[in-house]
Amino acid sequence: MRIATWNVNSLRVRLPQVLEWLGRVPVDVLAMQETKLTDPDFPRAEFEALGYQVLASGQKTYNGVALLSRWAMTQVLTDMPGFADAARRVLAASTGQLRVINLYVPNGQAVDSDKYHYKLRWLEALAGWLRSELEAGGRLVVLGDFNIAPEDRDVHDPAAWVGSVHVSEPERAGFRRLLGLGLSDVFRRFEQPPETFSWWDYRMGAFRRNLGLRIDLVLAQQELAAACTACAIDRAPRRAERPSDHAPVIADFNLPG
DNA sequence: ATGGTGGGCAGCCCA
Repeated sequence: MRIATWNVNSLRVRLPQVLEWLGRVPVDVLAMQETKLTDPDFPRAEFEALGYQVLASGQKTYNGVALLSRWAMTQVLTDMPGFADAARRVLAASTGQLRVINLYVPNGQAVDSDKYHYKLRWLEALAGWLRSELEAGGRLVVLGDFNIAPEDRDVHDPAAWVGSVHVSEPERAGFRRLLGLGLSDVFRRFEQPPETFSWWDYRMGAFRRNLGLRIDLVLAQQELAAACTACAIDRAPRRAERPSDHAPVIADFNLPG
């Protein structure tokens, strides 16, 4: 089975590209972030026509997450238990043989800003929630836009970025805590070309110069991670006219019937 | 050089 994550940065603008991409890359499950649509405005019928079940948790202007799946989705959560947040950043569902958690982690804006401290609190709440999800057992995959580059090799110019938001030590510690719960960053289970990123700033020709970060991630519970057969970032959509600033990340799993 | 570009909704907020 194939699962993917893609920060589409406005599904209203990107819908034709997402539909075209699903035609070329027929994933079983797609987690999207930054849909920027309320649920009544979500283009449900367009995805249903491709054979997907649809879940959306959105809001006007900002944030918004959605899940597409070939299979029914149950046990749906749209918030982290015990963490009240008006921002629509979380969507969890059980589908196929998986428990899927789609995340749009706060950006953090700048180190020591209010938004940065909100990001750190958010990550702390996430660790508590994921601990309980892992204790429940089952094949857990946690994927989305983490807005954290886990290691220096996930950064085009680590020296220029040192201490900045997305790479600061408190953010990375928050991320490592998730791995410590028993999750694996499946991209790193495979040999990858160096300088493989998932996000490039719109400015300064960053994509053309490959000045990017790897911040879109697929984490899997250990047993599920062992069944991962491939993980790759598809840069093709980033080359399109009016692209998202993020590329999709695709992971394949070999699951028993 | 503290800029630049893009999305959304109305002169800024956010990424």
